[in-house]
Amino acid sequence: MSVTLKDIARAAGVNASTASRCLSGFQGVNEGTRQRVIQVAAEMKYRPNRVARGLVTGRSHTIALLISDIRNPFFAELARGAEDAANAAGSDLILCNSDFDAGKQMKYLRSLSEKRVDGILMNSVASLRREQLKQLADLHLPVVLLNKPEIRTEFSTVSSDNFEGGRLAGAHLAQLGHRKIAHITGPRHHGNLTERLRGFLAALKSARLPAPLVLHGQNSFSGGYDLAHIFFAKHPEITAIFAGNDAMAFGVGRAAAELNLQFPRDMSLIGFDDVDLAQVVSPPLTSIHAPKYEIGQVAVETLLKIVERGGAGPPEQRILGVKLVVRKSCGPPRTK
Amino acid sequence: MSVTLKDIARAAGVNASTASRCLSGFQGVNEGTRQRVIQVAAEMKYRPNRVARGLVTGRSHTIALLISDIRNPFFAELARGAEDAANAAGSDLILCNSDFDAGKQMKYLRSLSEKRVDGILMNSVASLRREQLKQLADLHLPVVLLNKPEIRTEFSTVSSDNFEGGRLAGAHLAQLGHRKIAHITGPRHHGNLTERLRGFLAALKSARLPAPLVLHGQNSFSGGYDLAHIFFAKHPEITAIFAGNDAMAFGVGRAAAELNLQFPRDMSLIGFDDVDLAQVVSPPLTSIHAPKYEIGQVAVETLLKIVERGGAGPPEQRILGVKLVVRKSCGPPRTK
DNA sequence: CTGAAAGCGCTAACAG
DNA sequence: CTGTTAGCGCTTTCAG
Repeated sequence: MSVTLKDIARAAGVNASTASRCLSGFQGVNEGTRQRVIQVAAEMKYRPNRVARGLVTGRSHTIALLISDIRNPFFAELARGAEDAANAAGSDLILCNSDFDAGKQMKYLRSLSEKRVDGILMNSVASLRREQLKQLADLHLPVVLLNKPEIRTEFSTVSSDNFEGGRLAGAHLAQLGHRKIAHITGPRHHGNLTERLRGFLAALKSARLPAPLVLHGQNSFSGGYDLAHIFFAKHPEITAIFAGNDAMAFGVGRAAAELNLQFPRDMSLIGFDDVDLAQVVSPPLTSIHAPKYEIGQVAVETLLKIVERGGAGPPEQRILGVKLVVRKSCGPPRTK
Repeated sequence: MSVTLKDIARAAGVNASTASRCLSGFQGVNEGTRQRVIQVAAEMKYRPNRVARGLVTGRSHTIALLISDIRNPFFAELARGAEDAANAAGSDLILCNSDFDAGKQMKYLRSLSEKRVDGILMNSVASLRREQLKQLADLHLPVVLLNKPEIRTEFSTVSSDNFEGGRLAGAHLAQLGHRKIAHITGPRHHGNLTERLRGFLAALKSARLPAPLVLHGQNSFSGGYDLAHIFFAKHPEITAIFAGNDAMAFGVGRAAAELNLQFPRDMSLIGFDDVDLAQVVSPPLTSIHAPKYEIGQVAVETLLKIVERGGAGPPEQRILGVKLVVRKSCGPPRTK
């Protein structure tokens, strides 16, 4: 088939192991033979077989990113950060979409572990039950979580400061003078979203405002759209909305447009994540900026560090800062 | 380390090769021993080492997707289709972002081939020079291109019907009564975009309209934004714009908003790709729907087929249909 | 139907 | 500094 190490060793008149030394590491090798071997390898278009190497070294230099859906711009951005960091460290990134389906997730996990990936980045642990969490631990794979699960785990995590983000959103709305506020968010027990809600509640409380109306649904465009429609009808008193993420906010925007409601004239809207599109829609969406790219980046760095030290060591919790990005979708409450 | 085939063979009282047969294929094996081996494997939490298997079978059951940037929603959607298809076929997908950088691309290609991926899906071949194309062929890796390069190649391709899409856009604008039309697009020699342009020109010609104003720039949001600004200033006579892709169209939209121009009152705008956001922006963008998900899906199916037959066989060209999606950004030309 | 043997392509002691 | 010897964990003839 293709040319192997042995072939080039023979051609260069050395033993396979010497050839290996010349091409891989920088061990004590005679500079002359080294040059020769390298040249021969180039001439013969030698392509080292990494899987053979992996078999003996036990490292595949491949990590996996297991997320719910890459089409979610949040994850696309995160994935890019992860891929860049992986690439910089000489690793490849396997992409897996779980759709939050625990079964699919476990299937991926098993398959990835059989492929001996060096480690796994995953977000969708939220849906895992205790027993599955145990199975995950049984895989003995370095894992970094991309969100803080509600259940306490022994995994390292990298996430944005969701609590602070929620707080910022609440404070902003409060400062603009809103009192009747709604928060639409995803399913309960979604780690990130619950934190956002908690921060939000804290902010309203410290501003001595009444508790907001909280609605749970799908944390997606259509989820936001649906929730908006039902509550526009039922709660006309509301003057401001904090959406659990930008996708939901866009859904609200769409529903509002259908009702001829305008932001910020008729209502204020603030999102979370600060996805690219937030600046493109009109009016540009005020949002809490989450460091998506950096989460991906830091997560693989953390993961690779764990891999280096053989999976040992205490889990590390990294929380990356968020900030409020004021655009055009929020204003003072409508007068009537 | 972890439990190996040999371990479970010993525990089940058979030879490793028999154990292998029981667990992998469906060779002629005694049903009794088979059950036993499988059970022992389960009890001992045996996780077959796929890289060892790969070393002997020569298949890694891993393919790579090499695109310019996963943050581009077009590719995110395509990637999802690819991942779903790969997963369904029992393969994993490695994600690589090249940023259209030919050097980065070749580096990935080399690295992927050393990892013995089964094949590669790539879009960014546009920027490859002849010599690099040859290097790519030298890798002897099954490749499926996600766009039709201008240079004739021996690779299989899967792409949307760009010519027809351009034609549909042109016909739509012509039918609405526009005569002074502009087309803003990406760099010359970008396979997909040139096809769109060609189809567009053909449509205008067959409607006996004058040739449009064609502007080249970056095929991105900011590219569209920049081009729009320069031509709003220089060509006030234009009443309709066909953007080479939705991202550029959004850029145009943003520039227009800054000038207080409204679609479709002051100008008509049509995009290409029909990205998710097209329905979210306001007004919702009329666009040519490209089957992004399907391209990814069909591409891996094609790739896997090539892999099956050992890389032999003639290249296959698949062109997937597009359609016009009329929304709210186009109307008749302004009267004055 | 199952065992023995050989080897995929590479690295890693261990001598020399 | 370099060759020899063993495997990594699995599949695959080839006998039996």
